[in-house]
Amino acid sequence: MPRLSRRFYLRDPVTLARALLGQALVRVLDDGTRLAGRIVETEAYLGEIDRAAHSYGGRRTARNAAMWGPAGHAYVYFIYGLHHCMNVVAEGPGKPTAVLIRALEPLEGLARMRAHRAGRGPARRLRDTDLCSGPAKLAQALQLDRGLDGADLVAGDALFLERGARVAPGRIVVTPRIGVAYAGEWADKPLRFCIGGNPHVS
DNA sequence: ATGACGATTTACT
DNA sequence: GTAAATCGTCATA
Repeated sequence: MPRLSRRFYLRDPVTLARALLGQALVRVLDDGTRLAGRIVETEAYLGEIDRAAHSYGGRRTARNAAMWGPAGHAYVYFIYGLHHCMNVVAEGPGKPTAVLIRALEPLEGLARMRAHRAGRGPARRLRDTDLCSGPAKLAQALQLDRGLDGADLVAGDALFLERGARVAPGRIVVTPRIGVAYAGEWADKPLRFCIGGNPHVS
């Protein structure tokens, strides 16, 4: 499958969040193992005006530097002392908007994903729907961490996106974002996008 | 130097 | 449904 080009990412975050549904996120490990999943859930973060965004109010720090950079790069951050989450940077540079990837339908390398996810807890076998059904789960399954923060999804070899089957607009379910109750009126805005009925959504 | 806080997940009552 | 886990980051001093 062809890789998505820079042009694909050069759009506003809402349009990009919708367009990312159905595309394949691919992670190539250091040993060459290929892991892949179909994007089934995303959230748009609108930058300086968006109280839920890390770049709210023009906040620009070492952590969120990638958000301020060019479109088509990854923004990977560490949260709650134990989890990582991955975003795709939109627009930019200078417009700190991004799309959080919240869930994948696993496509390739499920055994390896399962091994990564089984790190803690009992050795019971996880169901396919438990592998990537959440932003920190998919980061763990694909071994995404701060080492991949800022990675170029267009030119890099370890992390990129490939063209998938188009998702009809009518199949997209829109809801408020998860986990941003602190964001006042921004907590209620319809900025979360899912493929309706997909069992791999968080 | 210190303190409060997460764009979450998991286990347990 | 509630709470613990767990620490980098950032604002305040």
